[in-house]
Amino acid sequence: MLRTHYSREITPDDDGKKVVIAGWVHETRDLGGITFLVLRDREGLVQVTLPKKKVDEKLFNIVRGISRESVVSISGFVKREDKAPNNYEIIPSDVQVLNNADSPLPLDVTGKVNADLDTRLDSRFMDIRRQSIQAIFVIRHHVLKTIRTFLDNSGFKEINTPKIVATATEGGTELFPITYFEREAFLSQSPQLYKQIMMSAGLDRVYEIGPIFRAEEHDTTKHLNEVSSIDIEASFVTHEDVMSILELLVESVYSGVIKSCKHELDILGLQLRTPKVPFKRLSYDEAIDIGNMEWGDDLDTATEKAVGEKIGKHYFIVDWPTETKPYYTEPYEDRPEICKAFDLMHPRMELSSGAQRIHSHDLLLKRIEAQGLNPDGFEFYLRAFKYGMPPHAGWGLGLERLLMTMLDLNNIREVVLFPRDQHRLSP
RNA sequence: GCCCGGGUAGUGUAGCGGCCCAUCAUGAAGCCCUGUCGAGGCUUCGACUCGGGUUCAAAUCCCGACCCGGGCGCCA
Repeated sequence: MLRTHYSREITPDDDGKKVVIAGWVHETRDLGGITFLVLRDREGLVQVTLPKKKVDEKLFNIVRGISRESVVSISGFVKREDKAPNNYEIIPSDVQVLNNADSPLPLDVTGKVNADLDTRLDSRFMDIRRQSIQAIFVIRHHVLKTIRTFLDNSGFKEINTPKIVATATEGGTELFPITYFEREAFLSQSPQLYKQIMMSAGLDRVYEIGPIFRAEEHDTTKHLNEVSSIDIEASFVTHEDVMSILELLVESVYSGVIKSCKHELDILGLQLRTPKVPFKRLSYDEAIDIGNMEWGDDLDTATEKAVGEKIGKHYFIVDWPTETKPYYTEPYEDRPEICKAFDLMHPRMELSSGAQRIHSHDLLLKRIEAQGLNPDGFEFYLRAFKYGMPPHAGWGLGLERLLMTMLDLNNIREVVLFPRDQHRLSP
């Protein structure tokens, strides 16, 4: 057996117990007559102590010769020891070196020396060995788990839609073209059209968590060319209803992380507070007033920042000009120049946008044409509206932005294992 | 794509015309040390992104390329 216990499963009360631990050699401290080896596994650090007179000399020499970050499995006895970190240590009876690490290491795992993000991403496998980085991805896992539980409890079914598509789903953004046998195809920019088709299909409430691809040459700390989108679509509801689902979901993500990720939040030095619902609803008109902008334009960065600073917590921007939003967004009947769209904002940036969708085939067709798009490319989508499409609404939420704002990280790349941007395609 | 800033040992840095066969930390190799916990002490090793130019002299100034960071734009 290579492992019986993770580090955090051992306590001083296990004094005398035989255990097998396994992981990486975090560091060794050789004091001459006594040598300490700190082993690191996913859960934390364990001190292995080798007093020269009490352990086999062969073992003593093996341990002194192990390079940092080598992979080992160590059998030994737990010893209660006040002088040790966590008040226990392991006195080894056997040390197996399972894999030797080369030296020098591409970056420092112990946290003594900084590394640039670029250096870290080049050696991401080693970067993620650092506890503070690993904590981010453990939290990411809990966020996803919480979201799935929340949506499941709210009656949503998880679906998977194609990522290889024939046409631009929404227009607007640039797509990555790919070769599909003899034809041109694209990587999907959004599951939008497919999740709407599922409303016609009668699945009633669906969600998808998956990658979306945008071929924009943006070069910022909050954009990537491949990100994870959390998308929902629900029938027989209004945009107000899905806004409420969205704010409750954000609330539940925060409280879920606070509950399940105490250890990770400690490592990151964060004290999270669950945002209070309902979030403030700010109209588009109020937002552009704060930013001194012309009516009809999408909010620029400066306005987004100014409004964020003024409000200081999560909020919605509602009642957008119809022309700033995609063709499938439903205009207000009495004021068609504005529409039933909303953006969920964190003070730092946009997290989500959604809307009440058009469910009338004829109106949808008119809107597609009005935006200068060719309806032929949307045939497969429009068909679903001809034979019984219920009223529906939905949103898409950027997982990475939710995470980076929650964890107060300044670069979206921090929350993605292997980020894809204009310059980085590897690893 | 535009505007700034930057590229120095494996990693993070100091130096910004001669005082530099380049500073400090970390690391690696070796030695000393029985309670370390960013262990300590001593010795050694390891770098100026590339190409052109200016100058008696270039890590340092200029030009170009490549790469990185920040801001903006683009991105509903």
